[in-house]
Parts: sequence; structure tokens; C-alpha cells
Amino acid sequence: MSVKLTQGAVEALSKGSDVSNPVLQLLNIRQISNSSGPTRYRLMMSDGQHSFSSFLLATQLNSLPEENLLVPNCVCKLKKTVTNTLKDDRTVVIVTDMEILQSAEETGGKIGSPTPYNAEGKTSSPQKSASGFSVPASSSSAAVPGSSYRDNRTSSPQKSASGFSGPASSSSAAVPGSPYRDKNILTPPRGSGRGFLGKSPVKGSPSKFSPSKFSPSKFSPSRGASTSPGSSTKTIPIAQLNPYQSKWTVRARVTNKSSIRTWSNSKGEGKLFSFEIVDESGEIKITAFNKEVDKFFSLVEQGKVYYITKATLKVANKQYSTLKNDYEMTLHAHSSIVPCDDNQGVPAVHCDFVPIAELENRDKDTIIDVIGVCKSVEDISRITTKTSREVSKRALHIIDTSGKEVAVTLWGEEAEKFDCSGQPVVAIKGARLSDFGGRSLSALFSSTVMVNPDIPEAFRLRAWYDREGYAADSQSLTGTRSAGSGAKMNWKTLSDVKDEHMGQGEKADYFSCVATVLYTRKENCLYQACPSADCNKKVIDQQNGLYRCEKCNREFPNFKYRLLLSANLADFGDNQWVTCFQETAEVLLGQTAETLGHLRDTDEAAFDEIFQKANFTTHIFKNQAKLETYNDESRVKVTVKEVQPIDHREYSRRLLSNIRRLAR
DNA sequence: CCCCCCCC
Repeated sequence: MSVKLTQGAVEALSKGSDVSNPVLQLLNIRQISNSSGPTRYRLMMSDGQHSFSSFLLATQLNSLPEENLLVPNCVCKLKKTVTNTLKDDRTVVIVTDMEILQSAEETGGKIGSPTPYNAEGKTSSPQKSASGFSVPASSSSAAVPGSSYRDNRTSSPQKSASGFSGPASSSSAAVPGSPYRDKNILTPPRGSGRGFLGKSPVKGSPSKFSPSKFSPSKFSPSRGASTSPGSSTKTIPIAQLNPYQSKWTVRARVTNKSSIRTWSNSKGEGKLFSFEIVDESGEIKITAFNKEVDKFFSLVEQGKVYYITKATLKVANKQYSTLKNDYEMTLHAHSSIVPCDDNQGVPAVHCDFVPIAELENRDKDTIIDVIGVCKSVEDISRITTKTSREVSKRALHIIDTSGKEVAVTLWGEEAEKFDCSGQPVVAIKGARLSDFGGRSLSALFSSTVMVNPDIPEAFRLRAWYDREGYAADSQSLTGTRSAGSGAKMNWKTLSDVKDEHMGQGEKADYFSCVATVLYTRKENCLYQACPSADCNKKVIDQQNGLYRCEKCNREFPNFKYRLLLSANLADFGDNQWVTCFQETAEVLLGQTAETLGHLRDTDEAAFDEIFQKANFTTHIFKNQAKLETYNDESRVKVTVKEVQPIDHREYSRRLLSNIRRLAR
């Protein structure tokens, strides 16, 4: 047996004590009859010592039983649970995240001889039910929180087996409002001051919220004892919100408020707006529809802190959200949003600004935060999307102290309303990086665009721009058709060039590399060329003081020297022979062809020294790789088109960010 | 109950 059950976990879970990632065996699973809403599954779990049948699977985990993964005898790790205690101290443990550690086949059967756990500690007298589920006698069907949902003291306890029964076999399931028939299970009860939630229930690991970011102590009663107006309910961290509790209040800052949008589809039409809130523990999206739009739209302001309570929690559709929360909220008629003047402990909107120059090294489609001075704007334009919708767009060009510039596209209302007067500082949280024109950015619906935000970065940028930035000769990462200068460099290592078969296709390939000159071949690097300004043809020495150009069909009394230099370049992984023509060879050797020709003829030692000095120098090379066929033999020829000195600051920055990217 | 993230 490779897995070990966590003894004592059943008792701990049922008491709502902290137990981290307990390992339990599933003994039985039952689908709860449900006429509306999603199917619910009830589980009987065992820790080898005790079994307990009041586990309930959160609906977002329904795929586990439906794909026959969660079947009796399999062993599971419960990664996240919520223990809810009912009025009469009965308990239900809702499993909101789990992992199957060992299949039923691998496990082979029931582990140990667990006895039914009796929460009250009374002597349990298990009874065999029709369904084969044994339950403590004292709890009967009521281990399921059926009646409590309705504050239904008058409904007599159901004696039916386990509360698992389907409609035909039991009266309990036929009780109107039985939670498992009622999608209200996802809605906190209202009216009753004591509903489903007795104690602070969330157990298990804080999950994706890193402990460093979310210290539970910060929410301890002493520190987080804020209360919402008109209620004695303590605020709870957003990370602890789930659909299985009622009477919660969160205190959080609005980070991203949408405009009002309308929809019309087969299911109907209406309007909505949404916003996101954050506190120290996490974030969540909130949506308001129709009447709630009228009620809350003007109240909710970007950046402000509110108490929010009585909204419906539901499982978030991850497809549409990048927020770190499994749930989202919908406001309803009884929801309340109250401004809170005390911002203490509620984090301001936090941005992790990426310097514009650094965008070159980030992957396409990455979501990043950026800040810069809006140096210029393009005119607004209307475009038609693939789905033939019309939308406004406007590109801003922002620059930061890295001296680099990038285009950012705003859409729709954001584009129409943007006021570029006075070259404001613009910060965008959650922009998407695109590779259009090299590198550019696009605002999403989930982006927050802030003009002249009150943050230190903005003040620094303002000061920099007004002092010197405005005059800077900036380089844009977003290339334009007219000026290719900002075009993206196609960085390769020399081994990439071979591995990727560059230059072996029909067309030439272009790449840039950082490489060191290992060797320059001084032999035959100079030739005597036609002295005509626009002819570089090699001339024939007539040995009579005249030089003949076949191309110009003329004889000249003179010639000019031209360079055609072979060099061997190396980087850390490979080397490569390349050809440098006149201009690039002159840069590499640091001399003009004329001087070199003269030296060769007059001072051979000085001539040699120039080549020695060029060796082991490192540059940025922009190259062309092209297939060349000669005598039926083809090989890739690499020609250097440009040699540039390395900006070491820029180079180290790129190197570092590449290392970081590779490490991710 | 929405869920559009676009274009050169």
C-alpha cells in the first residue's frame, strides 16, 4: 500500500479543525436527486478509523465522479474543504478541491475497519440503511443540512437511511426546499440570522494565495475586527469566500469597474456591469445585472473601499477570467455595498511595471503592467472586427526612462475618451503584449487604464520627461512600415542558425547575433576595384600602369581598394564563417579599405596588427543567411549586413531577462 | 443572466 490514510482526519474535519491535505478513502458515493440545478454528490469517506457520510462534493468537482475517477475505494487527498455546522451541531463537510491519489483498482478494497463517526461522541449504534450507508443513529438523515436551509424547525427529522435517498425511496428528498433539490444550496440563506454557517469554516491550505501575501493573522478579530454597518458580522478575507457560507462581509477595494453593457440573445436581454475587488488575501469579480446596475453603478467607484455583503457566490468561469479566484459574485436584490472610509489594510491597486525596453524580451501574449509618458497619439479610427462589429481604436505611444517607446492600443470607449493633452503619464494594469510591428501592447477589457495616477512612478516619469525625456532620441519597439529602425531583431545564437536550417529555404533569412571575432583572413581581403563611383567591379591589372574594368569597358590609370573579408565568428555554442563586404569590414577592422591597401603595400607589420586587433572583439552582427549554389554544390552563405557595437547595459539587461525567462 | 479583449 503506497498511500496512508490520515487517521483522525474524519474527526478533525467534522469538527472544523485545521487539517492539512488529509488523505481519505472514498467508501461510497451517491448522486443526490435534484430536479433543478447541478447534480450534487454525497460522499462517505474513511480515514481508516472512522467513516463519515456527510461529505458533499462541490459541483465544480462533478467531473471526477462523472468520469468515473471518483469511485468507491479510491484514495483521495482533500485539498480544500469547508466544514459547515448546522444549528443542532450537525456537520457537513464540503469538498471544494481534491485530488485522487490512488484509484480503486490500485487500492483493491476497503482500508481498515472504520466505524461510523459520531460527532457528539455518543455511543454510535450504526444502522444499516437500505442504501448500504450506515450513519450514526443520533444524526439520522439530518446530517444533511436539509431542514436548516429553511430554518424549518417544524419539519420532522427524516429517518430515511442516510439522507441520500432518491425521490422514490424516501420522503426526505420530497420535502420542498430540500437543499439538494434546490439550487439555493449555492445561495447563502437569507432572513435567518443563523444559517448554514456557524463557525469560521474555511480549512485547508490557503491554496493559491501564497502565505507570504496572505497571513491569516491579519484577519484575526483583533486586527480585522471591522464590522459592516448595521451588522455584527466580521469581515472575512476574499480568499475565504465560497458558496457554502452565509453572513459574510468583505471589505475590499474596487480595482476595475466596467462600463454598462447591454446584451440581447436567445435567452433574453438586459444590461450589466462588473467590477473587481481586492483585499490582502485575494481578488474576485462581481457582476451586477439590470436593477442592480441602476442601484449600484454610480455608487461603485474605481479605487474606493467598500463593505460588500449578501451577494451570490458561484463558480467562476475560468474561460473568461484571469482573476485568481475559483468563484465570482453576482449582486442581487438584497446585496449591500457600503462605502468604507477606513482603507487600512486594504491594499491599493498594485502594479508591477515592466520597463518598456524589457518588453522586447517578454513572450507574446503575456499580460503586463506598463507605465510611460504619452508622447504622442494616433487619430481615433473605427475598425470592423472579424465578427463584423464596429469598434473604435486609438494607439498611444508611450515612453519611459529606458528611452524606449512602445505603441499601446486602446479600444472602444477608452479610445474615444482618452485625453492626450499635456502628454500625461499613462499606467496600464493588465495590458497584453503583442508582437505586431515588433512589440506593441493592447488594452483588454480587463485592463485598467490610469491617466496621471497618484503613484511615485508617475511622478518620477513626469519629472524625467519634462527635464530631459521630451528631447530624448527614443527608439520605438513598435516598428512602422516607413521606418524599419524599430523593427524587431531576430536574435539567434550561431547554433540556432544551423539547428533551424536558416538560409536553407528559397528566400534568405535574416538574424542578429552577438558574437566574437575569432579570426579574420587577411589573405585576399582586398581587391583592386573600378574607381568609378558606382562600380565596384574588380579591375584587371594590365601591367602597364592601367587597370581595366570589364563592366565599364574602360581602362583607368588608377583603382580603389575594396574589402571582401572572411571572418570566423563565435559565440558560446558554435562558430560560423561569414563574409563582410566593404562597409562592415571597415567597421570590424576599424580602418578604411584605402588605408589598409596602402599599409599592405608599405608596412606589412602594421597591416598584420590591424587584423590581430580585430580578433577577439565582440559586436552585434546583423546577418543574411542564404543558400548559394556553386558547381552543383549548395551551402548556406552568411553575409554580415551590419556591425554594431554592444550597448553593454542594454546587453546585460537582455541577458538577464532571458535568463529569467528561461528559468520560468 | 455576461463572457466582446478586436485592427493594421
